[in-house]
Amino acid sequence: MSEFAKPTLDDVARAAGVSTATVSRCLNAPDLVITATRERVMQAVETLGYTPDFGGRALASRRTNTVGAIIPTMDNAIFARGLQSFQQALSRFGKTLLVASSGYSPAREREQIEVMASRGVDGMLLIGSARPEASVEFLRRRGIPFLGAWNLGGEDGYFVGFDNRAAAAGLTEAVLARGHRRLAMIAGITYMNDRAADRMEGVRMAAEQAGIGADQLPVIEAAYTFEDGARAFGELMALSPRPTAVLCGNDVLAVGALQKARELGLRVPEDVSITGFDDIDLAGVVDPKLTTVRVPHNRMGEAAAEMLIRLIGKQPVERRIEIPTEIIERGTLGPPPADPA
Amino acid sequence: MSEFAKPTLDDVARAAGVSTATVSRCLNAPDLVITATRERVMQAVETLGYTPDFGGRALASRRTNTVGAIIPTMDNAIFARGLQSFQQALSRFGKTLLVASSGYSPAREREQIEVMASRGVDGMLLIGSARPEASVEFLRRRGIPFLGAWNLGGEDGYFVGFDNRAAAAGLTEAVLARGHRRLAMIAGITYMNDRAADRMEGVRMAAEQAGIGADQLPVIEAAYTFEDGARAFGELMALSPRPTAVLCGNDVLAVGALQKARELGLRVPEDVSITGFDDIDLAGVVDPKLTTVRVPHNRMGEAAAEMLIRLIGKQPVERRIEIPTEIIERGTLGPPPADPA
DNA sequence: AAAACCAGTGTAAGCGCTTACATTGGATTG
DNA sequence: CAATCCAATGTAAGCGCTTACACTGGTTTT
Repeated sequence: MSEFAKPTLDDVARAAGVSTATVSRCLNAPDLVITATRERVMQAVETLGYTPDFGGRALASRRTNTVGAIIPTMDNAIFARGLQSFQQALSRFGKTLLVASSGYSPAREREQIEVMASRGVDGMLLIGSARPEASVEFLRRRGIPFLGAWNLGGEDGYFVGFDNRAAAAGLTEAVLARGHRRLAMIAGITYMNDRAADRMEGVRMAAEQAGIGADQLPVIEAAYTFEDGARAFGELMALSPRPTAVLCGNDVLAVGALQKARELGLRVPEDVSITGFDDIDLAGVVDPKLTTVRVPHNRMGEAAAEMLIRLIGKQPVERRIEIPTEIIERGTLGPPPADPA
Repeated sequence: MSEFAKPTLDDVARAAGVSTATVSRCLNAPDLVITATRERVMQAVETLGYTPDFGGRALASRRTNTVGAIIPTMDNAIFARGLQSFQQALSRFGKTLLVASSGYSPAREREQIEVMASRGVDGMLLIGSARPEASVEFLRRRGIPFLGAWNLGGEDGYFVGFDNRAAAAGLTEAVLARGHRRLAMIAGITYMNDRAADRMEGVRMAAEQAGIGADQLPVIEAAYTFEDGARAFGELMALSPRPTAVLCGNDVLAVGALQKARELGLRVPEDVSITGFDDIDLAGVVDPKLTTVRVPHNRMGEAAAEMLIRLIGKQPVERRIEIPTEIIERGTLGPPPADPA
């Protein structure tokens, strides 16, 4: 072995005076090797500065100890936070995280699924359950375990997430309890996004329950920026009669709405109430603070990691793990104005 | 090949009636193969649903097309945003991103460097330049190309980032230009964090230039949370004479300070001016909006990806790429109070 | 027209590791 | 004490791919 060549298993075996099989066992199943031998081998590993070659190992063992995650974008606090916890938990299990983003596009997600698959990931984290059947079928055929996170999915598959519908319904009930009757919603884009769709449905359900039909509940779908939220809010405020409470599909939209309200000279919550969803940092920083739903993204990331590890290890797993959410009432929710405009 | 066995190069070769070498070439260097043959091969690839095995490929080619990034945490908008762009750019080059986090700990970073190395990453993205020499030495020995991002580093190595010092100095000058003389700073933790250290130094330099010595410039180091920023701000406001402008090492600290100011009944900017750094979303959402330094994290992520790709390809590369920053003056900076308390 | 060249393809030798199976020799059993 | 067992280790066959080198037959050069 030249000075710069990376040492191989063979080098270690020779140095320790054992076979390569024994060295391999020392590294992968130490109990199979008697202590004296193991120490000798480990000593050799140490002095040579040996680290196993990934390619060789992957090829021979058909495992990569790599897990893939495909999220819409890291540029969104909720995914970034969840992913951070996911990665940390994974690393405790000796797994490494491969990250890709779909930009909310099912086609791009599909591509990335194939990339991950061809990289031999042991398992995969996806977001939600809304995706073409073909993508799911592909993973099944390949025998790659995967789970959906951030919501609770449908009939089959594994999930760890929140009951977005119930949480949205709960928040809506809190709004109704303040006496609001003229609600409106700024939803996230619901196409191929079950989180956004569920939240919308939750709001609708709770409204219906209170005798407010879908026709009396204006809903605008808006993309994921302050500007989109602001624009949608502007449109809603132009309605007549004007809604007294605007439920937003996430905090970003809500903050956009809040800014627009200020711009329009509307006081929050005196003239109009606004709610968000997610409880990202932003929610506690705006003035007044956002009434929202707290979603423990980091706990979810951890739970997802544990579930995936079990799935990979073919250990028994619950089909779905629900992470509880919590309604956080803060400044942007108040009673409706006595004399609405 | 049984129905469920994954097809191999051999299967494709047989189906197309060519050798494995030709199939391999079709996939890796298509120009070497005549069109007719290539089409036949691609057809076989298609019908068999072949995807190359990662382990085999990595073992044979000694390349993984994988790039590692070790950042302090994704749970920080600036890194999340940078990483998102980095990943997207990488994926355009057919590289996949392996992510790990160090939690701002050099020891943990070192561990992760070894994990990445043993996974055979083709190159690596690290943050900044402040790290034990041993970590750098390790990468050198292994021949793994790497670069530091988010700052411009020291004597050697490759960097793509910002001149944190100059930007901080520039912002300080803007504050001084408003007439402030009693400055204070809430810096990030500077230990093993060159970004924080540079920003602090920039403020000190500009102050010195204006005849304000280090002894007249109180500095508190605070960790990365609103609370830490708020606490530090509280301490600074208890000083006498009270500073009229507080420069913060990042926007998160600045927002914490802003909240504390409100709590203390101090008006911003009438009673005290506050500045941030980074221009994250938060900065434009608080009231008043934060005067800060805009740092185009996404451009940086892209530039970093391009640089790393060149480094991996052994193409000529500039040693350092500086991404320009921009001072954004908004509501939290005003002239000092006429009659400071 | 022989020589030289070259584009297109095939042959086959590994890359570094894991693991099924074989071997060994001491401990246990009948 | 022979037969059996078993823990510890070795042997060696791949895992699926890339690539240096060899080969072939047409095209260009001299």
